[in-house]
Amino acid sequence: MYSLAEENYIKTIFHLQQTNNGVVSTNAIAESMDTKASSVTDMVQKLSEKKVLSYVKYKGAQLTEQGNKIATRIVRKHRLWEVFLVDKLEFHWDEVHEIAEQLEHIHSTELIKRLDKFLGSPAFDPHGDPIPDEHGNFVKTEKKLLSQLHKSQFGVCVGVKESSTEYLQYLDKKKISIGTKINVLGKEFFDGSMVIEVGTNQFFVSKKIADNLYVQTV
Amino acid sequence: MYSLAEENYIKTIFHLQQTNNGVVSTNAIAESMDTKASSVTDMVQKLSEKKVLSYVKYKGAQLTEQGNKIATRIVRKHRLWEVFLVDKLEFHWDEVHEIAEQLEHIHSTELIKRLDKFLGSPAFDPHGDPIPDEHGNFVKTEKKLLSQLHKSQFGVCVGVKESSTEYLQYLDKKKISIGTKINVLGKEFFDGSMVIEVGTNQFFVSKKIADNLYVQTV
DNA sequence: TTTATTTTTTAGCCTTGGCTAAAAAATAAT
DNA sequence: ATTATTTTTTAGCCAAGGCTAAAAAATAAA
Repeated sequence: MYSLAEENYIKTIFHLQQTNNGVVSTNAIAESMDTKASSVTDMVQKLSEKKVLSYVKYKGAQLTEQGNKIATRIVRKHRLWEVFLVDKLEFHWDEVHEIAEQLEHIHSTELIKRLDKFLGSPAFDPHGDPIPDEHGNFVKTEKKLLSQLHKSQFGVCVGVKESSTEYLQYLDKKKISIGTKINVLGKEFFDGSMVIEVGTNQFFVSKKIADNLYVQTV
Repeated sequence: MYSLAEENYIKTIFHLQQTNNGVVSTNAIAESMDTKASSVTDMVQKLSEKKVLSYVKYKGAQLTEQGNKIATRIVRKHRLWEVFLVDKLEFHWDEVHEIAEQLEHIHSTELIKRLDKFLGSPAFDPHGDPIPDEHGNFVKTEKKLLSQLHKSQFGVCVGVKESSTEYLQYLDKKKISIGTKINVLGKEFFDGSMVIEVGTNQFFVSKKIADNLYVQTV
């Protein structure tokens, strides 16, 4: 069993590995966790002894197989709880992170098994991030512009590129906000315009509109 | 904000006060928490400085108004989560304590407000214990024998007095187990026999049967 | 290739919460 | 009213995690 502090380090290193792919520096960890590099060194050495990660002095840390397993379990819990909070308790997508940050440390495999079933085994959390399955497998997602999607692909809105009032009002009118799933039903090669589906609504968007919306895709 | 350790002390002292009513000894706390009396003395002195409880050396501790408020909030969370685990995740009543013990420390008033609503603002947890409302008020319950109830009272099964195989098999057949709600529809003065309702089932029980079943009542 | 600069580690200290052993109070027994 | 026993507290120590300041590597610059 790992302590709260250990779990948080493992989780942070896991996430930093996704982008910085490979080895993670103590400084990067310290910045991400809002702590001091010296504290990180201590913990990383401890986790190295526990075989959760491999660590070379002055080089950086990298999760082992075991470390990755622990990390994905925590991520799975975090994202399942986020689904619960949004789908069942009707929280808004942007209010759930802090609470899920606490819930992710509840220890009980049976609980997660049942929670998953109760939620209908969702594949994505409310932010469009994939939920690892019980074996730790999950699809890789990428952040793209809506305009980069092809016909019959889908993405989950994660942000805007340019945020003029007019554009945000347009999105509001079309009921597009962070977490909204968008299906691309068709795409016109000539001008890059698209027909998309939002909820049960289907409508046309110009390339200019699709060029300013970031979506998370599988 | 109180630490995990502090919350556990407050909760334990609260529960010990219910029975030992009034002042609680450091030894009693130590035994209940499976720790040493010397550790309890330290913590109790710390909580006394924080005005969570009043403490007189060699005498014992007693929660203040503030301490009681903190305690009932934790109890409320614990019992709401138990309802969630049993009603929604289909855990059995006796599997939920350990998990609820963790969940009760999640900090978010909004979460509890919404969880309560989601569960339909239950008044009792799966063990028949009352759930404090958002102001900390809750009905006092008492453990009685089923035979002590009167007509149109109800109780929640919390245990048996004598546990012969025959008796347990009888209860099993009648679908009575810990957590089962029992309504007393009628009571015969002559022999103490009763007509009770279990789920949608109504049937007759002799005094001998009613004399061996413990129920929690309001 | 030295010298600067940045990054990382080490050393030493702090707080929380726990433990043991010894001292002190309270309670029980003679 | 003493003595014995139990309960409670104090004193001193330990591990986990964190921090600061100084030392040591690594990297960049001259």
